[in-house]
Amino acid sequence: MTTELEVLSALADPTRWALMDRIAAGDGATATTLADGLPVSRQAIVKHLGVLERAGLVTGRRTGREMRYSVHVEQLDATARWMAAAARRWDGRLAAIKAIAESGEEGAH
Amino acid sequence: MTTELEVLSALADPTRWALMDRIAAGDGATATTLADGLPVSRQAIVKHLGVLERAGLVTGRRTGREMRYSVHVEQLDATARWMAAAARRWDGRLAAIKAIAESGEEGAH
DNA sequence: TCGGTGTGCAACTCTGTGGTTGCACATCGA
DNA sequence: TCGATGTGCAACCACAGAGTTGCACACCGA
Repeated sequence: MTTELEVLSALADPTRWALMDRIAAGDGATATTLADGLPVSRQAIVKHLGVLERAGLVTGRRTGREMRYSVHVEQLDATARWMAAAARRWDGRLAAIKAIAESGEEGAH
Repeated sequence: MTTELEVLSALADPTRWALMDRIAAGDGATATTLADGLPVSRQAIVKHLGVLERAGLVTGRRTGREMRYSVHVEQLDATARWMAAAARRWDGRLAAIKAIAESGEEGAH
């Protein structure tokens, strides 16, 4: 399984978000298609797609000589839920700490 | 406002997750406290805390000569919601594309 | 068959960043 | 007051990664 940190670091790049947005807009885009419209070379796009694919955010299947990509929404959603779970966990702990602190200073001021 | 990509790149590092986890566990940790228990120097911790603070994931307030940190859960939760929203948006678009494709190939095979 | 088009691989540059060490300064406590 | 302790700043190193160019190969169509 691809680790969550791999997904996060894959998402920490504006070019890759632009790529995923364009892929989601018209499914089946190729590296060459994506290259014109973005201010970087095709090879840069290919590298970005590789990162996204390793993170499980995008899958590419080839048809003839072309490599068509499509987004994998579940991976993005799963990572979002993972982060939200961490937030809830920490929030609970902080609430507990706060409660202890307040019970400890009862009538203190 | 701190941009979402800044938050994501801040989160794309295992050491920083360890830091946030420890800070959330016992609120009010300092850089020196956090340094022993992790296999990096205090200065590395300080840099990481700087990244986390710029991303709005952590806030530091000084008491005397110490700098105590606490996690800012809302930022993590907000970014998680932002990602989930993107996932829903793209999922909707993909569903629409699929619907068009299927209506177009009615009786095609 | 043969030219055009899309992929893929490799080498190279350059910047960002995680990590280090060293040192100066501020603050707390005995 | 003076040593001990915690911060902060700066210089430096090493590596990852975003970007480029060049070239070889595969495939489609006329």
